[in-house]
Amino acid sequence: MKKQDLEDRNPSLGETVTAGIRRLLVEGAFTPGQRLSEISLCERLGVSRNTLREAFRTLAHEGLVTHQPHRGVFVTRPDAASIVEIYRLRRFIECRALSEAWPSHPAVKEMRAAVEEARTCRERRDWQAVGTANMAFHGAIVALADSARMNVFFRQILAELRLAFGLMADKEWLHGPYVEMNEQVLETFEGGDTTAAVALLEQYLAQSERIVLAAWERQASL
Amino acid sequence: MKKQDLEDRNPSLGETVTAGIRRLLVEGAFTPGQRLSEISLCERLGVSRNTLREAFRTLAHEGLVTHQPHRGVFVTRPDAASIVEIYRLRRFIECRALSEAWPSHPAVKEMRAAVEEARTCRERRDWQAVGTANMAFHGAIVALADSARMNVFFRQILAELRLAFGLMADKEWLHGPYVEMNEQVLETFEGGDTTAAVALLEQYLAQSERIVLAAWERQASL
DNA sequence: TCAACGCTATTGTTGAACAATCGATACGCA
DNA sequence: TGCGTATCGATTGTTCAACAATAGCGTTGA
Repeated sequence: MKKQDLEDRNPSLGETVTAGIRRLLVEGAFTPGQRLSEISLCERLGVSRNTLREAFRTLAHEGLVTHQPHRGVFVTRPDAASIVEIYRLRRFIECRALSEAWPSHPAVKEMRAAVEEARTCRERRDWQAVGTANMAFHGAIVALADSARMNVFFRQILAELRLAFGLMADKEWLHGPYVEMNEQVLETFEGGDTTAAVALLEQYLAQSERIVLAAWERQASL
Repeated sequence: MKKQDLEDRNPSLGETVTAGIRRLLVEGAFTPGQRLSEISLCERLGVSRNTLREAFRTLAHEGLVTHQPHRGVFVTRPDAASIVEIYRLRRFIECRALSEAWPSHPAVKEMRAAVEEARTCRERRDWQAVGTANMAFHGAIVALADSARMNVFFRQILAELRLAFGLMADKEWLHGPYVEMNEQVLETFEGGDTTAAVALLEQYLAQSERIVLAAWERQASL
């Protein structure tokens, strides 16, 4: 008997709600630290409290919201330590995945598609979508390692990082420069120089960390 | 009133149930592939269906059970590919954590404690407890890397791996040899030869993978 | 001022109810 | 007999209403 992937088209209501709130979160519809009231949210989404609470449980497991017993769930407020930790994990995971990748791995096509998508969205100046495409690019890098569990874990920490992006005002500066950087990594890798591609990737991640941390410091002082 | 830390132990009923089922799962109280009926389980645990379903959601997220819409939740049946993937991740994560570890990291004490615990339990021929101590040892190795998110992820894949252990009859052969191996890794590391410790660890993980895979093949043919 | 008290809004948990779906059984037809 | 199909029962999906438990807040009283 073959087990179907999670591709399976059966979006139960609970999963739909979870995905909906997740999108609201990473798109910055809520402010970090904000409390999410069960009553107001389940009215707004048109679902029952039980269903909403199931969604909260999942999101709390993913780290996007924080559950405090008898107080409620709050949008996770990323701290500087979390940002540093996540970037450390990203360098660890992404660089390893890229350095050991099979050059004609199917995920390379996903990387290319993400670069194209990012370029298109940048022309529309839709920075939200550029950010999504950027996430897809780095997710594809991790997919090179062919580990379903690692893919899930990585998507999770990227979503958490994106909460921090929500704190930043200038989305163009946040996402814009990485369109070229990603493409450069991809072309270096496709050109066969894996070592150089990894070095570029590591350098870009370090730069991104500096930018995000600086922005975090700015808003923390408000 | 002073604000408590998030350490605060407030095990809600749902979390208690989740932990209880998790323990039953890793201790092999259920057989892989078995369906967990909501009605019978919530009677057995004395909780309502809603609470039980919250627990199921969490466990499904951890990979210990598999949710099939409108059919129920089933104890995840590990396949050979999962075992291979998990060991690949273990080598990746544990070896890196150990190789970059600070020699006097607090987690080293945890490693030592786990080794002692394993030895004690082996004398009692309590192989279940030896397995738990073994998991604690490897969890401590990962803790050397000081990444809370990685710690959670690693505990999760170890729990999933332990489902596969449940398929094996001879627990002594499964856990017994690793008491010495773990101690050897620890002492080599404490002796200052990190490179050699990592090499030992990698070798032991490879051996463990062979044993578990062989056992899996045997039971798969039944 | 401040401590103790009780109030209120919210979360935690339950049980029942109904809808939706899966799997199996029984039926009809060639 | 063999096979497709209608039907049925059991289980899951979801909602609702109710009550318990708790945190935060305001009031009272010295």
